[in-house]
Amino acid sequence: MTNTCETDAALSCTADAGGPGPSRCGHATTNVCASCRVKDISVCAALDPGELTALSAMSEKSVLAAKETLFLQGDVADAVYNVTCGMLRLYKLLPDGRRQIVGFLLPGDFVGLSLSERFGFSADAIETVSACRLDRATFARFVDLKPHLLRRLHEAATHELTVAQDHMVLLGRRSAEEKVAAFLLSMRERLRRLGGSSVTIPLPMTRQDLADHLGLTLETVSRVISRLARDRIILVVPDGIRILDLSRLERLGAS
Amino acid sequence: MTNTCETDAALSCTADAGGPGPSRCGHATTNVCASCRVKDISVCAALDPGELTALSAMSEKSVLAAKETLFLQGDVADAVYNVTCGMLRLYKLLPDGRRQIVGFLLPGDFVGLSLSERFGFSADAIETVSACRLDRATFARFVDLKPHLLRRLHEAATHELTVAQDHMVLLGRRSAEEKVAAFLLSMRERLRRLGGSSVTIPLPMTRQDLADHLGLTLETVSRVISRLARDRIILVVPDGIRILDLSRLERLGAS
DNA sequence: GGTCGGCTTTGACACAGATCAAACCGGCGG
DNA sequence: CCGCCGGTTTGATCTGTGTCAAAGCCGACC
Repeated sequence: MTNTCETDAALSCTADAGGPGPSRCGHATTNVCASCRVKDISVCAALDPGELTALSAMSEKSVLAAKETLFLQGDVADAVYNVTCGMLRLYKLLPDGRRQIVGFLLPGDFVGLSLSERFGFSADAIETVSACRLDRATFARFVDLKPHLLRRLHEAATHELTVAQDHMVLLGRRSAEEKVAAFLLSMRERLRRLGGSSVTIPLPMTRQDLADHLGLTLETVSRVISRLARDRIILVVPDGIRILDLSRLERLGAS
Repeated sequence: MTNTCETDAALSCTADAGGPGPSRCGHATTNVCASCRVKDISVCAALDPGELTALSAMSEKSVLAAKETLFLQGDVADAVYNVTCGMLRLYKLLPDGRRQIVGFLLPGDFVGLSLSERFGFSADAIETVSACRLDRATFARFVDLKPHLLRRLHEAATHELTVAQDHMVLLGRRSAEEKVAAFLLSMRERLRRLGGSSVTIPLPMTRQDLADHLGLTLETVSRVISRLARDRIILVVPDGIRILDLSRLERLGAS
């Protein structure tokens, strides 16, 4: 199967249309990104090989350095992106600069599927990121021909909505400690699905990013993490956190 | 045009498929519900009359008294509902009883469009509500035949997602006063689109409901409302709030 | 008309988390 | 090797909002 979307050998897309999710990383360790193999058109696992090839053929690879922005809130949404490597933050700003990170994007995730005129949030790279860019008009034309693809898009949007609603509960009704615990658990779950480790959670984002995602300040995030570490529930390692006592963490983050 | 979905003459659905949104109330005053005419299959304004008739024909009217529940989180999602009259709250509960109201449903709104196995939240009536119930399997079969309907569903989901993200900013990064102001403005906007008044906002929900929506306590909500009233920005009227100084309210709720 | 119950308002006080400030740490360039 | 810089940790203090408590309001029902 041909695949126009690749940066280097380690990242080349295997494009096996078999599994229900993204293909698993062969040897993921602390960092998802490092040579993690993720199909470039991941969400479209329901596609048959021909369709996948067609979609791949119209995608165009781009690489972003850390802190580079993919798009800004209000930009004309003329493209759809699929992350293949690295992590991005999606955020909204208030006029006075307060920021809410509405989500983090991991390999396999899509942005811009909403098919709306403009992006409702900004996106930028936390670390080096590679992503496939699909021209919006081309993508829309392709989708129009495939009702079941539209159905999958709808499922994806629906899933995002559920995630967003869970996050509302977190933001509106949970304590700082619960927020951090729940976040770690949800990140663990997402990474596991990507085939990553289930005990070590890479956290390429800063404490400020975490704070802006959880509705806290960076100091509070730091203090909570310190406390969890002191209580031997987690262990802080360079660029990440290792879960020592999963059941106690789950008790804190229970939903 | 026939229409099987009605409770009484005042509520009979006019089902004009012309406009982009729900049909406007002829004489809406303080309360949206009172004899407000809303098409029963509102979101489907893009449908042609034949399709609308077909959808109406498979819908079944139900009326809920205040506090009755439409469905609970986790229930098998075997139906899609369209509200024709009254207000509902959609909420999620934490194991210890803390509640987050993820949204309020107004006439014209749909629930259950996610096409997922189970409901992700509970829904119950704040006041007397009437709604059209569409069997899920029937609805799904109908949607399968109409790709452009699926497209509209996707648009609806996308819009809900945007609303959810805006609410995350509110919950995570705004003060109590800003939360209340922003809520009043957003409710005003929704009611205006339904053809309601732009100065008097009916609030059939309790202070506790407001608090659980905004991530506050009922006392704080009450205090903020009292302060806004003391400052002549709003006027508290029975079952609602009248906006006295829109520009000052907008300054507080600015996003 | 009385009173009962649910909801709201208001006050006094407590506390989780914010703010302010300083020290710390580790990687990188010179 | 040193010093800088961005990010993190930790401490001291402040404050917005939560908690607790009591009184007020109003409609429903006896």
